[in-house]
Amino acid sequence: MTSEPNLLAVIQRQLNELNKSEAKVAQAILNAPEEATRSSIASLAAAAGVSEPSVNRFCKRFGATGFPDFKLQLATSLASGVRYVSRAVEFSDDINTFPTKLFDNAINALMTAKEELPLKAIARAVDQIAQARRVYFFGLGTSAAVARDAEHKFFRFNVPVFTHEDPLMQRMLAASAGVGDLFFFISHTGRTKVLVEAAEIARQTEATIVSLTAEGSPLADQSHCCINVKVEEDTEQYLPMTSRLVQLVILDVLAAGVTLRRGEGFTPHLARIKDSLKDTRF
Amino acid sequence: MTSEPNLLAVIQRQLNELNKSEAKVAQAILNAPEEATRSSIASLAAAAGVSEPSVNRFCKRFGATGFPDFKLQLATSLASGVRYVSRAVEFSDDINTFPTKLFDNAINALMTAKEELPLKAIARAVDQIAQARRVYFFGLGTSAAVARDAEHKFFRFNVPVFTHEDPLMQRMLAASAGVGDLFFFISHTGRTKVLVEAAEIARQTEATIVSLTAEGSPLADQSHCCINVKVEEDTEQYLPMTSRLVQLVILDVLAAGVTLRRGEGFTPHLARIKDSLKDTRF
DNA sequence: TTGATTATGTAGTAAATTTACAAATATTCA
DNA sequence: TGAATATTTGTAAATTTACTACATAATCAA
Repeated sequence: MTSEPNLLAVIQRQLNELNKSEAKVAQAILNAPEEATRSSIASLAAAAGVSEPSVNRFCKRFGATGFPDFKLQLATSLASGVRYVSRAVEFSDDINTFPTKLFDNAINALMTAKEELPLKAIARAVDQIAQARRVYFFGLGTSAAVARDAEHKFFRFNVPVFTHEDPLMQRMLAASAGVGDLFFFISHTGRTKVLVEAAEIARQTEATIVSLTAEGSPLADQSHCCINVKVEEDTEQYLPMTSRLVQLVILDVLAAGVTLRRGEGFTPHLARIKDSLKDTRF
Repeated sequence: MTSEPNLLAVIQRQLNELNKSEAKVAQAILNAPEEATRSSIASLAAAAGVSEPSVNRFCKRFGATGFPDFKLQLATSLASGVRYVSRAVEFSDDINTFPTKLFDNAINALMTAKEELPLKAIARAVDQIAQARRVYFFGLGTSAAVARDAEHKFFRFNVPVFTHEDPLMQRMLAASAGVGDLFFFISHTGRTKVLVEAAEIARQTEATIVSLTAEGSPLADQSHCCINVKVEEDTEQYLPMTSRLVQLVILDVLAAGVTLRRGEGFTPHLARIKDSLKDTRF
């Protein structure tokens, strides 16, 4: 029904789940997407080194009714402006190329995340935040900034929110938690020792533990509710860039969810907070 | 060769210069452009009430090599023509709709920003950061989280970076600045009093002032170099969501720019910092 | 009206795409 | 390991689609 916003990203993502000839077709398309939109099934098959029906099967696998339909989707996807999949910045790049690459990567990450949003977990997290008496946002490193952002946002909902970047404070607060307390852990890897330890400590109390982290990670294991963010990012080699953007938008989603739960009656409260900031501006 | 930015407009414009059957084809396409991209030459001919060769001739008249090529151009034109529709979250939204809306808004903001990146200002800011002896990232509110993120990122480049959320600290540091100090101010509106005041104080020293803020704002006026972010956002009614995402990506761009200036010799340094974090993970 | 010109459609042809099926390859389980 | 099974891939034929050549119809100028 809805045409894929970024077909190339989808192809790239599924690359290792394809069988040999399909992978060849995928590679041929990724190598020259524009050309693929203009070529016939025969020439694409030749370029990929497979038979024509293999190309056809490839197209159907990606939701198209056939080759022409696939070409159409591909062309549409290319026209939407976001070019290649994950484009690493190289030392040969200059001011005209690397900013675009970084933006494209960011856009791609959000598009991908949007496709596979864990709506159930999000809905559950909204419930739990809405019911919480106190919410603690904990993160370290890059995720500390995300936690700080979340604090600002959620503060406006009349929920007492706290952030602490200091692992010792995090541990102490975790230890003294009780019913109605909600600990929201943010971590790209879900493997940061001190954060996982804080989660373990909190887990032994009556507090609720929600995490925004990688599936199956030690941190996720400690959580009552884990919002799983799938962002392919080479954190070993580069700094986490795109993952934190996705985290931020998911926190926006949670904030919006809480607002919606509060209903329209809550808007005057938000307006009051807005007003309080008026005099701080020129 | 270059595909027309808006094929439908071109067709519309030439409508009266077409002969009867071509006009019928034109009308059929204008009535249902999306459908036209999906139909065969036979069905489009039937829809227009003309013969198949008439459709073919129509396509050639508009610069296409044939019907399939025309469909491709039309699809491309439609895809790029779909303009941004700001989709505000409403109280009638549910879990299936509002997360997608928020993601769409975020994606759109980044796409728009990408289109009009102030490359000159970015290049200049990269120069200045690369030359700076010390860099201070100052922001308040939501922008404080962005500043914090920037601190984390730039710290890895062996530049002494500092962030302070406390306006008093910001003023004091601004007052005692000298040559080689760079103040990087982050603000969506560029009108936050205490921040502008800090900038004014810094301006009276030998320090360099760079800002990531709105064009023509009081903060921009105080800056040697202003990176102008154009994000249409109703900050009066909603919280700033998309603007901070754009800010973050622009800071990524600046960080990447500084790394590129350092050249490949710098990568071992980054690897050492990575290594130092190894033991903090499970 | 008539001849010339242009526009449109018919029918056949070539090309491209899809389907059905068979061969080849990989996988499973004894 | 090796037969049984499932999966993948290619071949060839069928079908759909698009294009070309040509004939007919409409339009226009004198």
